[in-house]
Amino acid sequence: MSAVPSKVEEIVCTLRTEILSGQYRVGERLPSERDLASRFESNRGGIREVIKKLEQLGIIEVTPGGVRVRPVEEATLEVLGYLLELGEIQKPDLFAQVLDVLGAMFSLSVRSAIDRATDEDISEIATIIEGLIESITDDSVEKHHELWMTLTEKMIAVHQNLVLKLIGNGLRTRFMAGINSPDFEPVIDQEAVRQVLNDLKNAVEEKNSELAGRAIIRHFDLMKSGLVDFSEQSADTESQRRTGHA
Amino acid sequence: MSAVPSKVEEIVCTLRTEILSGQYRVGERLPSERDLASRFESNRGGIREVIKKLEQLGIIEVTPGGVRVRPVEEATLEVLGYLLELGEIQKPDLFAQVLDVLGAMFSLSVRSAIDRATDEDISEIATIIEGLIESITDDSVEKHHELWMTLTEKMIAVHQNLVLKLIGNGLRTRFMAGINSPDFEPVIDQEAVRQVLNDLKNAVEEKNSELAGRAIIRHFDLMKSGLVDFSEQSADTESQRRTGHA
DNA sequence: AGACCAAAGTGGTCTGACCGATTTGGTCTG
DNA sequence: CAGACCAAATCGGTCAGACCACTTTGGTCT
Repeated sequence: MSAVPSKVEEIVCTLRTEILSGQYRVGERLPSERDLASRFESNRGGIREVIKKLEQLGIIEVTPGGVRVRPVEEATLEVLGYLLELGEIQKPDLFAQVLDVLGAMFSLSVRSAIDRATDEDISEIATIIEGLIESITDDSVEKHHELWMTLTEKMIAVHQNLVLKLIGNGLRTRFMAGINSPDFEPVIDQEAVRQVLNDLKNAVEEKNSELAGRAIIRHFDLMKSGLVDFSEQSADTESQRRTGHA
Repeated sequence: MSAVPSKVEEIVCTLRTEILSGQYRVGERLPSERDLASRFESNRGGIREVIKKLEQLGIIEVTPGGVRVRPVEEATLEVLGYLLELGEIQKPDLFAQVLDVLGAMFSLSVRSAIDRATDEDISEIATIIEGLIESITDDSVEKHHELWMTLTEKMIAVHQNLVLKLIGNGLRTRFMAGINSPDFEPVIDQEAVRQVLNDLKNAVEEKNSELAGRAIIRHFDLMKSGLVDFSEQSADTESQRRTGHA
């Protein structure tokens, strides 16, 4: 991706945000190509390129007669990242839903990897998990996330499930970008996480895919419970902001 | 979607198939916009619209200097359906991978639904599962699939997990189209399927989400084992075709 | 209220132009 | 013969304008 977004990309971003934030109702027509060209001081050809990208995302439907907005539930997985980026106006509980799905995905991933792993693979995976445990001790969030990415890539290299990879493309990168933001600090019981990771490591070394899968689920459940606490905190903070208190 | 595909859509389909079937190597440049316009007897503006759609799919990267092919592993989930449609040239074991992921998704879906369902929801879900069991007795594949769609929609209506919905958009519709094709006849132990569905129904009625989740996994494992048998059969058939035998 | 119809407006497709960035191929040098 | 250099060719990005078939809109009539 080029460093400087093209004019078409900038317009894509603006319209996508407008659509996903609900500025247009489902079924409503977007302004015409000529109107959009005028608004963005662009040309009809460029606007048509923009519309093709939004159509491919699944959030609009193009027909002679006009371009209409489709329900976000019928879009592609790619819109998820953009929804998450909308921050405060995101759908209720979207993060929790992402965590549920991530947990199921990782659980399947670790089970598939263990079922196909060589002893060398097992050793490598266990080493990465040890690093995760250490990063809790070192209180290094950045390293923790880095190692989750490494673990993800290692497991995919072992089981080579393309479907998991493709779902991960639309899920993990945007989501990890979200949880890496400085505003996101869920309250998580670090000791419980350490215990779960230890259980995961043991299950991996014993080549027990069922136990490993369960440990992953427990891990994501912990993140979810921390998210609930975090949402309540941020809801409080938001309420304070509205009443003008620090 | 209009009944008659536009010229742009036809070109999108042709180039997407060429790219996904490996006609271009990763990193290789596509023919230029002007060359493609000439090949398809079209115009550069239309070709640029085509390229924007392929870019949004994640299978090409557009920069000044040329359009290059990206690895399919880095694409969006949407390409999965097109890969499945490629039939014989599909990636080895792709169907099995889809089934693994579908199983995990459905398992999470049924667990999430049970955890949030009212008694009325539970009753409706159980009724749908009873219909699934009956469709095995009636040997009605079409009704069976129809009811799976109904069950899917009902569970989504209950748990309202947007992420599952979006993944399902890119996974289920194309996949179901695939398994509805007359060429696809996996050998499945119908009695075992009936038993699993019965267990699922009981788990639903008892509001036991763990058991229900396991029943779903067992169901998809059965489909997977049937797929393996089917792949071996179709591999044999393919071998016979190549040697010129009926 | 419903039918009808002309006008206006929509997207689909096309031609041609210009510009900045990248690639290509030839030439020269060590 | 490899590497550097550079001009030409080619690439994608953006633009203006035209024409056509289809859809929407608004006025008129019954």
